[in-house]
Amino acid sequence: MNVIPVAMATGEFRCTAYSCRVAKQRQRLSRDTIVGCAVTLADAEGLDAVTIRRLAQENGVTPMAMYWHFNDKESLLDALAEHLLDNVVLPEPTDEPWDVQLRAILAAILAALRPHPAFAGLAMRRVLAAESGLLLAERTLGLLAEAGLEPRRAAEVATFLLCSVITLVASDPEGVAEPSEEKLRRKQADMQALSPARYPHVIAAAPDLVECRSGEGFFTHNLDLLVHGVRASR
Amino acid sequence: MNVIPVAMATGEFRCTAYSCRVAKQRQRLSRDTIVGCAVTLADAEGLDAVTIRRLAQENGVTPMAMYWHFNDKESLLDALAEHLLDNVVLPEPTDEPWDVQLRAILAAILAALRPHPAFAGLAMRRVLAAESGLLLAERTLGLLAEAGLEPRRAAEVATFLLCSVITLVASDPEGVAEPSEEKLRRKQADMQALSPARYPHVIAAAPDLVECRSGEGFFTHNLDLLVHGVRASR
DNA sequence: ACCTGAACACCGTTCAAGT
DNA sequence: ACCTGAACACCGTTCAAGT
Repeated sequence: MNVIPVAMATGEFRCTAYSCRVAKQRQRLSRDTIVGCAVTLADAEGLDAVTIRRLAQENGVTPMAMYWHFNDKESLLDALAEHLLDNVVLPEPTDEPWDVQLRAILAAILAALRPHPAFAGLAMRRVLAAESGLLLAERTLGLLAEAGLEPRRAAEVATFLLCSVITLVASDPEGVAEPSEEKLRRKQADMQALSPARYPHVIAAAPDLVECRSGEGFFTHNLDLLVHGVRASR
Repeated sequence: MNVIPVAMATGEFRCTAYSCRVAKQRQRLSRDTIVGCAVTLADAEGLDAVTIRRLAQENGVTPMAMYWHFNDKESLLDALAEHLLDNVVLPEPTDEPWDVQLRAILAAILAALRPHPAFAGLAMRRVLAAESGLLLAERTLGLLAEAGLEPRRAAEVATFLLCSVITLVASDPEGVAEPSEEKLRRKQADMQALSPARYPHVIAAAPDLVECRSGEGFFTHNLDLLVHGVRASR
Protein backbone atom coordinates (compact mmCIF):
# COMPACT_ATOMS: atom_id res chain seq x y z
CA MET A 1 0.00 0.00 0.00
CA ASN A 2 1.79 3.10 -1.19
CA VAL A 3 -1.16 5.31 -0.39
CA ILE A 4 -0.07 8.72 0.79
CA PRO A 5 -2.68 10.40 2.92
CA VAL A 6 -2.02 14.09 3.01
CA ALA A 7 -3.35 16.91 5.14
CA MET A 8 -3.60 19.68 2.62
CA ALA A 9 -2.78 23.26 3.51
CA THR A 10 -3.57 24.87 0.20
CA GLY A 11 -6.80 24.11 -1.60
CA GLU A 12 -5.00 23.84 -4.88
CA PHE A 13 -6.81 20.61 -5.70
CA ARG A 14 -9.07 18.18 -3.89
CA CYS A 15 -7.01 15.66 -2.02
CA THR A 16 -8.83 12.49 -1.08
CA ALA A 17 -7.64 9.80 1.29
CA TYR A 18 -6.18 7.92 -1.63
CA SER A 19 -4.43 10.80 -3.25
CA CYS A 20 -1.43 9.44 -5.04
CA ARG A 21 0.80 12.48 -5.21
CA VAL A 22 1.76 15.22 -2.87
CA ALA A 23 0.74 18.74 -3.69
CA LYS A 24 3.61 20.96 -2.69
CA GLN A 25 6.05 20.06 -5.42
CA ARG A 26 4.12 18.61 -8.32
CA GLN A 27 6.70 16.99 -10.50
CA ARG A 28 5.72 15.97 -13.98
CA LEU A 29 3.24 13.26 -14.66
CA SER A 30 4.41 10.04 -16.25
CA ARG A 31 2.80 6.84 -17.35
CA ASP A 32 4.30 5.11 -14.34
CA THR A 33 2.98 7.51 -11.72
CA ILE A 34 -0.45 7.36 -13.31
CA VAL A 35 -0.42 3.55 -13.37
CA GLY A 36 0.75 3.50 -9.77
CA CYS A 37 -2.09 5.78 -8.80
CA ALA A 38 -4.55 3.58 -10.69
CA VAL A 39 -3.27 0.51 -8.87
CA THR A 40 -3.74 1.91 -5.38
CA LEU A 41 -7.08 3.33 -6.40
CA ALA A 42 -8.31 -0.01 -7.74
CA ASP A 43 -7.04 -1.84 -4.69
CA ALA A 44 -8.84 0.52 -2.36
CA GLU A 45 -12.10 1.23 -4.14
CA GLY A 46 -12.39 -1.27 -6.96
CA LEU A 47 -11.80 -1.04 -10.69
CA ASP A 48 -14.89 1.10 -11.22
CA ALA A 49 -13.23 3.88 -9.27
CA VAL A 50 -10.41 3.99 -11.81
CA THR A 51 -11.59 6.77 -14.02
CA ILE A 52 -9.80 9.16 -16.29
CA ARG A 53 -11.29 12.06 -14.41
CA ARG A 54 -10.61 10.60 -10.99
CA LEU A 55 -6.99 9.88 -11.84
CA ALA A 56 -6.59 13.44 -13.06
CA GLN A 57 -8.08 14.77 -9.86
CA GLU A 58 -5.83 12.61 -7.70
CA ASN A 59 -2.88 14.09 -9.50
CA GLY A 60 -4.06 17.67 -9.42
CA VAL A 61 -4.37 17.85 -13.14
CA THR A 62 -6.96 18.27 -15.86
CA PRO A 63 -8.62 15.10 -17.21
CA MET A 64 -7.27 15.90 -20.64
CA ALA A 65 -3.73 15.68 -19.35
CA MET A 66 -4.18 11.91 -19.27
CA TYR A 67 -4.55 11.85 -23.01
CA TRP A 68 -1.05 12.92 -23.53
CA HIS A 69 0.21 9.83 -21.66
CA PHE A 70 -2.40 7.35 -22.87
CA ASN A 71 -4.30 7.13 -26.11
CA ASP A 72 -7.53 6.31 -24.37
CA LYS A 73 -8.89 4.44 -21.39
CA GLU A 74 -8.37 1.08 -23.07
CA SER A 75 -4.64 1.61 -23.18
CA LEU A 76 -4.67 2.72 -19.57
CA LEU A 77 -6.23 -0.64 -18.69
CA ASP A 78 -3.66 -2.33 -20.89
CA ALA A 79 -0.97 -0.64 -18.83
CA LEU A 80 -2.61 -1.90 -15.64
CA ALA A 81 -2.61 -5.41 -17.06
CA GLU A 82 1.04 -5.16 -17.99
CA HIS A 83 1.86 -3.91 -14.53
CA LEU A 84 0.49 -7.20 -13.19
CA LEU A 85 2.42 -9.30 -15.66
CA ASP A 86 5.62 -7.39 -15.00
CA ASN A 87 5.34 -8.30 -11.33
CA VAL A 88 5.50 -12.02 -12.04
CA VAL A 89 8.83 -13.33 -10.76
CA LEU A 90 9.43 -16.17 -13.15
CA PRO A 91 11.48 -19.00 -11.64
CA GLU A 92 14.64 -19.90 -13.53
CA PRO A 93 14.46 -23.08 -15.60
CA THR A 94 15.81 -26.08 -13.72
CA ASP A 95 16.28 -29.75 -14.50
CA GLU A 96 13.31 -30.73 -12.39
CA PRO A 97 10.48 -32.59 -14.14
CA TRP A 98 8.10 -30.55 -16.28
CA ASP A 99 5.19 -30.74 -13.87
CA VAL A 100 7.17 -29.33 -10.97
CA GLN A 101 8.35 -26.43 -13.08
CA LEU A 102 4.90 -25.83 -14.52
CA ARG A 103 3.46 -25.62 -11.04
CA ALA A 104 6.13 -23.15 -10.05
CA ILE A 105 5.27 -20.89 -12.97
CA LEU A 106 1.57 -20.97 -12.20
CA ALA A 107 2.33 -20.25 -8.55
CA ALA A 108 4.46 -17.28 -9.58
CA ILE A 109 1.62 -15.82 -11.61
CA LEU A 110 -0.75 -16.40 -8.72
CA ALA A 111 1.56 -14.61 -6.31
CA ALA A 112 1.73 -11.57 -8.57
CA LEU A 113 -2.04 -11.34 -9.03
CA ARG A 114 -3.31 -12.08 -5.53
CA PRO A 115 -2.60 -8.63 -4.10
CA HIS A 116 -4.85 -7.12 -6.78
CA PRO A 117 -8.07 -9.12 -7.07
CA ALA A 118 -9.95 -6.03 -8.21
CA PHE A 119 -8.24 -5.95 -11.59
CA ALA A 120 -6.42 -9.29 -11.86
CA GLY A 121 -8.91 -10.16 -14.58
CA LEU A 122 -7.30 -7.58 -16.84
CA ALA A 123 -4.17 -9.68 -17.13
CA MET A 124 -5.80 -11.92 -19.69
CA ARG A 125 -5.93 -9.25 -22.36
CA ARG A 126 -2.17 -8.77 -22.43
CA VAL A 127 -0.61 -12.22 -21.94
CA LEU A 128 -0.10 -12.58 -25.65
CA ALA A 129 0.90 -8.97 -26.21
CA ALA A 130 3.07 -7.69 -23.36
CA GLU A 131 6.65 -8.87 -23.22
CA SER A 132 6.37 -10.32 -19.74
CA GLY A 133 3.21 -12.12 -20.75
CA LEU A 134 4.83 -13.61 -23.80
CA LEU A 135 7.64 -14.88 -21.64
CA LEU A 136 5.14 -16.70 -19.47
CA ALA A 137 3.49 -18.17 -22.52
CA GLU A 138 6.83 -19.23 -23.96
CA ARG A 139 7.92 -21.05 -20.85
CA THR A 140 4.53 -22.68 -20.41
CA LEU A 141 4.41 -23.90 -23.99
CA GLY A 142 7.93 -25.24 -23.66
CA LEU A 143 7.09 -27.28 -20.59
CA LEU A 144 3.90 -28.61 -22.16
CA ALA A 145 5.90 -29.74 -25.19
CA GLU A 146 8.33 -31.40 -22.81
CA ALA A 147 5.32 -33.11 -21.25
CA GLY A 148 4.57 -34.65 -24.59
CA LEU A 149 1.54 -32.66 -25.68
CA GLU A 150 1.12 -32.17 -29.39
CA PRO A 151 1.32 -28.51 -30.46
CA ARG A 152 -2.36 -27.80 -30.91
CA ARG A 153 -3.20 -29.37 -27.57
CA ALA A 154 -0.36 -27.46 -25.89
CA ALA A 155 -1.82 -24.19 -27.13
CA GLU A 156 -5.25 -25.13 -25.80
CA VAL A 157 -3.89 -26.14 -22.42
CA ALA A 158 -1.59 -23.15 -22.07
CA THR A 159 -4.43 -20.76 -22.83
CA PHE A 160 -6.66 -22.50 -20.35
CA LEU A 161 -4.05 -22.71 -17.60
CA LEU A 162 -3.26 -19.03 -17.73
CA CYS A 163 -6.93 -18.13 -17.74
CA SER A 164 -7.60 -20.49 -14.86
CA VAL A 165 -4.90 -19.07 -12.65
CA ILE A 166 -6.22 -15.60 -13.28
CA THR A 167 -9.72 -16.79 -12.50
CA LEU A 168 -8.51 -18.28 -9.26
CA VAL A 169 -7.83 -14.74 -8.11
CA ALA A 170 -10.34 -12.67 -10.03
CA SER A 171 -13.39 -14.86 -9.57
CA ASP A 172 -14.21 -13.19 -6.31
CA PRO A 173 -17.59 -11.61 -6.93
CA GLU A 174 -16.68 -8.51 -4.95
CA GLY A 175 -14.38 -6.34 -6.94
CA VAL A 176 -12.65 -4.98 -3.88
CA ALA A 177 -10.09 -6.73 -1.74
CA GLU A 178 -12.07 -6.95 1.46
CA PRO A 179 -15.52 -8.42 0.80
CA SER A 180 -16.79 -6.56 3.85
CA GLU A 181 -17.27 -9.48 6.24
CA GLU A 182 -20.81 -8.29 6.70
CA LYS A 183 -22.04 -9.39 3.28
CA LEU A 184 -20.31 -12.72 3.64
CA ARG A 185 -22.23 -13.56 6.78
CA ARG A 186 -25.47 -12.57 5.13
CA LYS A 187 -24.71 -14.74 2.13
CA GLN A 188 -23.95 -17.66 4.38
CA ALA A 189 -27.18 -17.09 6.32
CA ASP A 190 -29.16 -16.94 3.07
CA MET A 191 -27.76 -20.28 2.01
CA GLN A 192 -28.43 -21.95 5.31
CA ALA A 193 -32.03 -20.79 5.17
CA LEU A 194 -32.62 -22.90 2.07
CA SER A 195 -34.80 -25.98 1.94
CA PRO A 196 -32.79 -28.74 3.65
CA ALA A 197 -34.55 -31.31 1.51
CA ARG A 198 -33.41 -29.84 -1.80
CA TYR A 199 -30.01 -28.41 -0.94
CA PRO A 200 -28.45 -30.57 1.78
CA HIS A 201 -24.92 -30.32 0.46
CA VAL A 202 -25.08 -26.58 -0.15
CA ILE A 203 -26.36 -25.97 3.36
CA ALA A 204 -23.70 -28.10 4.93
CA ALA A 205 -21.00 -26.47 2.83
CA ALA A 206 -22.25 -22.90 3.23
CA PRO A 207 -19.46 -21.69 5.57
CA ASP A 208 -16.81 -23.30 3.39
CA LEU A 209 -18.32 -21.94 0.18
CA VAL A 210 -18.14 -18.35 1.35
CA GLU A 211 -14.81 -18.63 3.14
CA CYS A 212 -12.74 -20.98 1.05
CA ARG A 213 -11.49 -18.31 -1.35
CA SER A 214 -9.61 -16.53 1.41
CA GLY A 215 -7.80 -19.63 2.65
CA GLU A 216 -4.43 -20.72 1.36
CA GLY A 217 -5.75 -24.16 0.46
CA PHE A 218 -8.02 -22.81 -2.23
CA PHE A 219 -5.02 -21.74 -4.26
CA THR A 220 -2.56 -24.56 -3.63
CA HIS A 221 -5.12 -27.32 -3.95
CA ASN A 222 -6.54 -26.00 -7.16
CA LEU A 223 -3.10 -25.45 -8.64
CA ASP A 224 -2.46 -29.10 -7.89
CA LEU A 225 -5.72 -29.98 -9.55
CA LEU A 226 -4.67 -28.18 -12.72
CA VAL A 227 -1.23 -29.72 -12.93
CA HIS A 228 -2.58 -33.19 -12.20
CA GLY A 229 -5.17 -32.54 -14.88
CA VAL A 230 -2.50 -31.79 -17.44
CA ARG A 231 -0.58 -34.91 -16.56
CA ALA A 232 -3.63 -37.13 -16.65
CA SER A 233 -5.07 -35.79 -19.88
CA ARG A 234 -2.12 -36.62 -22.10
CA MET B 1 -31.52 -14.48 -32.27
CA ASN B 2 -34.88 -12.89 -31.65
CA VAL B 3 -33.79 -9.62 -33.17
CA ILE B 4 -36.65 -7.86 -34.93
CA PRO B 5 -35.44 -5.38 -37.52
CA VAL B 6 -38.23 -2.95 -38.26
CA ALA B 7 -38.78 -0.39 -40.97
CA MET B 8 -40.40 2.37 -38.99
CA ALA B 9 -43.18 4.44 -40.46
CA THR B 10 -43.81 6.76 -37.55
CA GLY B 11 -40.93 8.51 -35.85
CA GLU B 12 -42.36 7.75 -32.45
CA PHE B 13 -38.99 6.53 -31.21
CA ARG B 14 -35.61 5.72 -32.69
CA CYS B 15 -35.53 2.18 -33.92
CA THR B 16 -32.09 0.68 -34.40
CA ALA B 17 -31.23 -2.55 -36.15
CA TYR B 18 -31.36 -4.32 -32.81
CA SER B 19 -34.65 -2.92 -31.65
CA CYS B 20 -36.27 -5.50 -29.46
CA ARG B 21 -39.90 -4.53 -29.71
CA VAL B 22 -42.19 -3.46 -32.49
CA ALA B 23 -43.61 0.01 -32.39
CA LYS B 24 -47.18 -0.26 -33.59
CA GLN B 25 -48.68 -2.02 -30.59
CA ARG B 26 -46.49 -1.41 -27.59
CA GLN B 27 -47.63 -3.88 -24.98
CA ARG B 28 -46.45 -3.44 -21.43
CA LEU B 29 -42.88 -3.79 -20.41
CA SER B 30 -41.87 -6.67 -18.19
CA ARG B 31 -38.66 -7.89 -16.62
CA ASP B 32 -38.56 -10.70 -19.16
CA THR B 33 -38.86 -8.55 -22.24
CA ILE B 34 -36.21 -6.22 -20.88
CA VAL B 35 -33.86 -9.11 -20.12
CA GLY B 36 -34.52 -10.56 -23.55
CA CYS B 37 -33.65 -7.23 -25.09
CA ALA B 38 -30.48 -7.00 -23.01
CA VAL B 39 -29.43 -10.48 -24.14
CA THR B 40 -29.72 -9.77 -27.86
CA LEU B 41 -28.07 -6.41 -27.34
CA ALA B 42 -25.12 -7.91 -25.48
CA ASP B 43 -24.76 -10.69 -28.05
CA ALA B 44 -24.69 -8.19 -30.89
CA GLU B 45 -22.72 -5.27 -29.50
CA GLY B 46 -21.11 -6.46 -26.30
CA LEU B 47 -21.95 -5.95 -22.65
CA ASP B 48 -20.93 -2.30 -22.74
CA ALA B 49 -23.84 -1.60 -25.05
CA VAL B 50 -26.27 -2.81 -22.39
CA THR B 51 -27.23 0.44 -20.83
CA ILE B 52 -30.29 1.56 -18.94
CA ARG B 53 -30.80 4.34 -21.41
CA ARG B 54 -30.20 2.17 -24.46
CA LEU B 55 -32.61 -0.48 -23.25
CA ALA B 56 -35.23 2.17 -22.69
CA GLN B 57 -34.68 3.53 -26.17
CA GLU B 58 -34.94 0.09 -27.73
CA ASN B 59 -38.29 -0.31 -26.06
CA GLY B 60 -39.62 3.13 -26.89
CA VAL B 61 -39.72 4.15 -23.30
CA THR B 62 -38.16 6.60 -20.89
CA PRO B 63 -34.96 5.51 -19.08
CA MET B 64 -36.73 5.91 -15.76
CA ALA B 65 -39.28 3.28 -16.75
CA MET B 66 -36.55 0.71 -16.16
CA TYR B 67 -36.46 1.60 -12.51
CA TRP B 68 -39.91 0.30 -11.97
CA HIS B 69 -38.82 -3.16 -13.12
CA PHE B 70 -35.31 -3.19 -11.65
CA ASN B 71 -33.93 -1.56 -8.55
CA ASP B 72 -30.76 -0.49 -10.32
CA LYS B 73 -28.34 -1.62 -12.98
CA GLU B 74 -26.78 -4.19 -10.68
CA SER B 75 -30.03 -6.09 -10.41
CA LEU B 76 -30.44 -5.91 -14.16
CA LEU B 77 -27.07 -7.64 -14.50
CA ASP B 78 -28.15 -10.13 -11.86
CA ALA B 79 -31.16 -10.91 -14.01
CA LEU B 80 -28.89 -11.43 -17.02
CA ALA B 81 -26.80 -13.83 -14.97
CA GLU B 82 -29.84 -15.77 -13.86
CA HIS B 83 -31.02 -15.95 -17.42
CA LEU B 84 -27.82 -17.84 -18.22
CA LEU B 85 -28.15 -20.19 -15.28
CA ASP B 86 -31.81 -20.87 -16.08
CA ASN B 87 -30.76 -22.07 -19.52
CA VAL B 88 -28.60 -24.85 -18.13
CA VAL B 89 -30.26 -28.16 -18.91
CA LEU B 90 -29.10 -30.24 -16.00
CA PRO B 91 -28.82 -33.96 -16.82
CA GLU B 92 -30.83 -36.29 -14.60
CA PRO B 93 -28.83 -38.19 -11.96
CA THR B 94 -27.86 -41.64 -13.15
CA ASP B 95 -25.97 -44.58 -11.70
CA GLU B 96 -22.92 -43.85 -13.77
CA PRO B 97 -19.67 -43.17 -11.90
CA TRP B 98 -19.26 -39.72 -10.35
CA ASP B 99 -16.73 -38.47 -12.85
CA VAL B 100 -18.93 -39.19 -15.83
CA GLN B 101 -21.82 -37.36 -14.21
CA LEU B 102 -19.63 -34.46 -13.17
CA ARG B 103 -18.41 -34.05 -16.71
CA ALA B 104 -21.97 -34.05 -17.95
CA ILE B 105 -22.90 -31.26 -15.57
CA LEU B 106 -19.95 -29.13 -16.57
CA ALA B 107 -20.74 -29.75 -20.22
CA ALA B 108 -24.33 -28.64 -19.63
CA ILE B 109 -23.17 -25.38 -18.09
CA LEU B 110 -20.79 -24.86 -20.97
CA ALA B 111 -23.53 -25.41 -23.51
CA ALA B 112 -25.71 -22.80 -21.86
CA LEU B 113 -22.98 -20.18 -21.72
CA ARG B 114 -21.31 -20.61 -25.08
CA PRO B 115 -23.91 -18.70 -27.07
CA HIS B 116 -23.30 -15.65 -24.88
CA PRO B 117 -19.56 -15.08 -24.44
CA ALA B 118 -20.11 -11.35 -24.01
CA PHE B 119 -21.71 -11.74 -20.60
CA ALA B 120 -21.05 -15.35 -19.59
CA GLY B 121 -18.77 -13.94 -16.93
CA LEU B 122 -21.77 -12.56 -15.10
CA ALA B 123 -22.92 -16.07 -14.21
CA MET B 124 -20.41 -16.28 -11.38
CA ARG B 125 -22.16 -13.67 -9.27
CA ARG B 126 -25.38 -15.64 -9.06
CA VAL B 127 -24.41 -19.33 -8.79
CA LEU B 128 -24.80 -19.23 -5.04
CA ALA B 129 -27.88 -17.01 -5.11
CA ALA B 130 -30.17 -17.93 -7.99
CA GLU B 131 -32.22 -21.10 -7.67
CA SER B 132 -30.88 -22.67 -10.84
CA GLY B 133 -27.35 -21.87 -9.72
CA LEU B 134 -27.86 -23.45 -6.33
CA LEU B 135 -29.11 -26.58 -8.04
CA LEU B 136 -25.87 -26.76 -10.00
CA ALA B 137 -23.87 -26.28 -6.85
CA GLU B 138 -25.89 -28.91 -4.99
CA ARG B 139 -25.39 -31.55 -7.65
CA THR B 140 -21.71 -30.73 -8.00
CA LEU B 141 -21.09 -30.92 -4.26
CA GLY B 142 -22.97 -34.20 -4.10
CA LEU B 143 -20.83 -35.79 -6.78
CA LEU B 144 -17.63 -34.50 -5.21
CA ALA B 145 -18.67 -36.05 -1.88
CA GLU B 146 -19.35 -39.27 -3.74
CA ALA B 147 -15.85 -38.97 -5.17
CA GLY B 148 -14.51 -39.02 -1.64
CA LEU B 149 -13.48 -35.42 -1.17
CA GLU B 150 -13.70 -34.10 2.35
CA PRO B 151 -16.23 -31.26 2.73
CA ARG B 152 -13.83 -28.33 2.78
CA ARG B 153 -12.00 -29.62 -0.25
CA ALA B 154 -15.28 -30.26 -2.06
CA ALA B 155 -16.28 -26.65 -1.54
CA GLU B 156 -12.94 -25.44 -2.90
CA VAL B 157 -13.14 -27.69 -5.94
CA ALA B 158 -16.79 -26.94 -6.66
CA THR B 159 -16.11 -23.22 -6.57
CA PHE B 160 -13.14 -23.60 -8.83
CA LEU B 161 -14.84 -25.91 -11.31
CA LEU B 162 -17.79 -23.59 -11.81
CA CYS B 163 -15.49 -20.61 -12.22
CA SER B 164 -13.29 -22.49 -14.65
CA VAL B 165 -16.13 -23.53 -16.90
CA ILE B 166 -17.35 -19.99 -17.02
CA THR B 167 -13.82 -18.83 -17.80
CA LEU B 168 -13.61 -21.33 -20.61
CA VAL B 169 -16.29 -19.29 -22.36
CA ALA B 170 -15.77 -15.79 -21.04
CA SER B 171 -11.99 -15.60 -21.29
CA ASP B 172 -12.19 -14.44 -24.86
CA PRO B 173 -10.56 -11.01 -24.77
CA GLU B 174 -13.11 -9.59 -27.21
CA GLY B 175 -16.42 -9.01 -25.50
CA VAL B 176 -18.39 -9.66 -28.66
CA ALA B 177 -19.15 -12.99 -30.27
CA GLU B 178 -17.24 -12.49 -33.51
CA PRO B 179 -13.66 -11.37 -32.81
CA SER B 180 -13.64 -9.71 -36.21
CA GLU B 181 -11.28 -12.07 -38.03
CA GLU B 182 -9.21 -9.06 -38.97
CA LYS B 183 -7.83 -8.47 -35.49
CA LEU B 184 -7.05 -12.15 -35.10
CA ARG B 185 -4.82 -12.15 -38.14
CA ARG B 186 -3.05 -9.06 -36.94
CA LYS B 187 -2.49 -10.62 -33.53
CA GLN B 188 -1.10 -13.72 -35.15
CA ALA B 189 1.18 -11.64 -37.36
CA ASP B 190 2.40 -9.65 -34.33
CA MET B 191 3.35 -12.86 -32.58
CA GLN B 192 5.12 -14.33 -35.56
CA ALA B 193 7.18 -11.17 -35.88
CA LEU B 194 8.76 -11.81 -32.48
CA SER B 195 12.36 -12.74 -31.92
CA PRO B 196 12.65 -16.40 -32.93
CA ALA B 197 15.48 -16.85 -30.47
CA ARG B 198 13.46 -15.82 -27.44
CA TYR B 199 9.97 -17.02 -28.32
CA PRO B 200 10.31 -20.15 -30.48
CA HIS B 201 7.32 -21.93 -29.00
CA VAL B 202 5.05 -18.88 -29.09
CA ILE B 203 5.90 -18.27 -32.74
CA ALA B 204 5.28 -21.86 -33.68
CA ALA B 205 2.03 -21.93 -31.76
CA ALA B 206 0.77 -18.52 -32.93
CA PRO B 207 -1.98 -19.78 -35.23
CA ASP B 208 -3.17 -22.26 -32.64
CA LEU B 209 -3.08 -19.70 -29.86
CA VAL B 210 -5.38 -17.30 -31.66
CA GLU B 211 -7.66 -19.95 -33.13
CA CYS B 212 -7.95 -22.63 -30.50
CA ARG B 213 -10.75 -20.94 -28.58
CA SER B 214 -13.15 -21.31 -31.48
CA GLY B 215 -12.50 -25.01 -32.00
CA GLU B 216 -14.53 -27.70 -30.31
CA GLY B 217 -11.41 -29.29 -28.86
CA PHE B 218 -10.67 -26.36 -26.62
CA PHE B 219 -13.81 -27.05 -24.63
CA THR B 220 -13.92 -30.84 -24.57
CA HIS B 221 -10.20 -31.27 -23.90
CA ASN B 222 -10.15 -28.77 -21.07
CA LEU B 223 -13.27 -30.24 -19.52
CA ASP B 224 -11.43 -33.53 -19.53
CA LEU B 225 -8.44 -31.85 -17.94
CA LEU B 226 -10.59 -30.55 -15.11
CA VAL B 227 -12.31 -33.85 -14.39
CA HIS B 228 -9.03 -35.72 -14.56
CA GLY B 229 -7.62 -33.15 -12.22
CA VAL B 230 -10.33 -33.77 -9.66
CA ARG B 231 -9.79 -37.51 -9.82
CA ALA B 232 -6.05 -37.24 -9.52
CA SER B 233 -5.98 -34.73 -6.70
CA ARG B 234 -7.92 -36.80 -4.17
C1' DA C 1 -49.47 -0.37 -11.22
C1' DC C 2 -46.77 1.64 -14.55
C1' DC C 3 -44.59 5.43 -16.70
C1' DT C 4 -42.89 10.51 -17.60
C1' DG C 5 -40.11 15.15 -16.91
C1' DA C 6 -36.66 17.55 -15.16
C1' DA C 7 -32.55 17.63 -12.83
C1' DC C 8 -27.94 16.03 -10.78
C1' DA C 9 -23.48 14.28 -10.66
C1' DC C 10 -20.91 11.78 -13.08
C1' DC C 11 -18.46 9.49 -17.55
C1' DG C 12 -14.85 9.29 -22.03
C1' DT C 13 -13.24 12.02 -25.72
C1' DT C 14 -12.17 15.76 -29.33
C1' DC C 15 -10.25 19.99 -30.74
C1' DA C 16 -8.09 24.08 -30.47
C1' DA C 17 -5.15 26.61 -27.75
C1' DG C 18 -1.64 27.82 -24.34
C1' DT C 19 3.51 27.49 -22.35
C1' DA D 1 6.89 18.22 -24.76
C1' DC D 2 3.26 18.71 -21.72
C1' DC D 3 -0.94 20.60 -20.18
C1' DT D 4 -5.48 23.56 -20.12
C1' DG D 5 -10.50 25.18 -21.50
C1' DA D 6 -14.58 24.53 -23.42
C1' DA D 7 -17.67 21.59 -25.43
C1' DC D 8 -20.10 17.09 -26.85
C1' DA D 9 -22.50 12.96 -26.33
C1' DC D 10 -23.05 9.90 -23.30
C1' DC D 11 -23.82 7.47 -18.34
C1' DG D 12 -26.82 5.92 -13.66
C1' DT D 13 -30.02 7.66 -10.46
C1' DT D 14 -33.45 10.51 -7.54
C1' DC D 15 -37.66 12.80 -6.84
C1' DA D 16 -41.89 14.48 -7.73
C1' DA D 17 -45.57 14.04 -10.68
C1' DG D 18 -48.83 12.14 -14.03
C1' DT D 19 -52.48 8.29 -15.57
